[in-house]
Amino acid sequence: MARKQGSHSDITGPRVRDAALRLIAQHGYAAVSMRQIAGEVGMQAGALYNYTPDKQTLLFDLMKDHMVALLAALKDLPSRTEALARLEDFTRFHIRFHVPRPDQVFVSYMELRNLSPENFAMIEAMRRRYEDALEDILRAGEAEGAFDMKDTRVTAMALIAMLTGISNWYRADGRLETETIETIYWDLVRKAVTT
Amino acid sequence: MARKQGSHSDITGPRVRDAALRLIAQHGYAAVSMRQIAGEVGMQAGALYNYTPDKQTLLFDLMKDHMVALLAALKDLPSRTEALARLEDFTRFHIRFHVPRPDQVFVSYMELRNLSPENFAMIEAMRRRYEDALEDILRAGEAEGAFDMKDTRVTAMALIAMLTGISNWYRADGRLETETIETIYWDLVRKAVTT
DNA sequence: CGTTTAACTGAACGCTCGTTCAGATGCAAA
DNA sequence: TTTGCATCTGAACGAGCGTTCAGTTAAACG
Repeated sequence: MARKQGSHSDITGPRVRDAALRLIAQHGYAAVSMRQIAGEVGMQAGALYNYTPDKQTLLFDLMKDHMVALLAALKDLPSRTEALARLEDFTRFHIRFHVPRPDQVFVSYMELRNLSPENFAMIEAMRRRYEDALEDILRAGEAEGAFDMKDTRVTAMALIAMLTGISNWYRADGRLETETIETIYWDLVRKAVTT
Repeated sequence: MARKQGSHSDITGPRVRDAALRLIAQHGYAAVSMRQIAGEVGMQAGALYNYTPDKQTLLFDLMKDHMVALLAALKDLPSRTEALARLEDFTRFHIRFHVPRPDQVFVSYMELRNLSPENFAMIEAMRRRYEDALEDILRAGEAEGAFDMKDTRVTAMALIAMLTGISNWYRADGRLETETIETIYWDLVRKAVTT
């Protein structure tokens, strides 16, 4: 029964990754079996190995793609000059990027433990670059005299944790629009760091 | 070889829970086997069932005890009258309680998915009580005219996420003392919500 | 000192796991 | 129409899983 109509590698590959992402976000990497993922796509477990060398690499690729997309999108942000404007851009960008991707956020922040040491190091390095981008803005604001905080590094971590925490309570059918959430959080961020 | 010297239920019970907590925090609930936990304590897997009816209950008890201890400690906070003072007490309390318990924080925030529906509901209800305590303070501050924010519920969630995020980067042998961390975060919290 | 019993061992239960692979299948090229 | 090959099936591999339980051990009790 192999090679049904319209069942090609170009289509099955993404379907495998989508199913893996959703299942891992829901139940966790260790709790999801290759058979479950295959079943979600409508195939046998063995066929998954046409699309990934092993389960670990499947997880790593999901997390890597998320981080690559995040850093690429960040790079495309129009870089304004004033630190306050840059911070607002960063804040709104973070929310706009993460809110529509709850599964990626879940996996990227909860499955770090299940990465092999080498894979963990690569993901961690990308996360670090993202954190550094925020810290740069905070330092620039301090130099301008527009911002004032006790510790730029810790403040960067604090702000990212606050923003990413949205995924803990946000529901697409909830009472708040993304735009409203941006306004609420930008208000908090701005007040927290400005002089 | 059963019943070695000094090996009684009063001692083994806590050792089982300590081992389970550390291992689950490190590798995740689904990735840790009963045999691993038993091995850490120096016994066979079957003997664990003298101390827990099953693996799920072991996880639930770890999370329940953490939340019970958190809510009990919160209750013992001397309740001052001014909202600003209450918010400072809450902020410093949260940090002081969570920083020395990184494993409990990890487990309580990452293993919610692995709780049975009934157990999840119980933990979630306790978390809700904690969040409500903070929201009460924010509302009181608004009524006083001392605080100003767009949405008290969302702000409460944002602040808790920010504070709990400390566990993502804090290391006991790092450059910062708990007292210093309290100062940094209280500065952020206060500025974010005051008028 | 003999008996009881809490605490534990070690083996077993049925099941699921990640992964491999020979063989089946059907589209595309020749 | 025949051939080649990408794709998938279905079975199998050894290993480990949570849990149960009859039997062993040694501390505590009468």
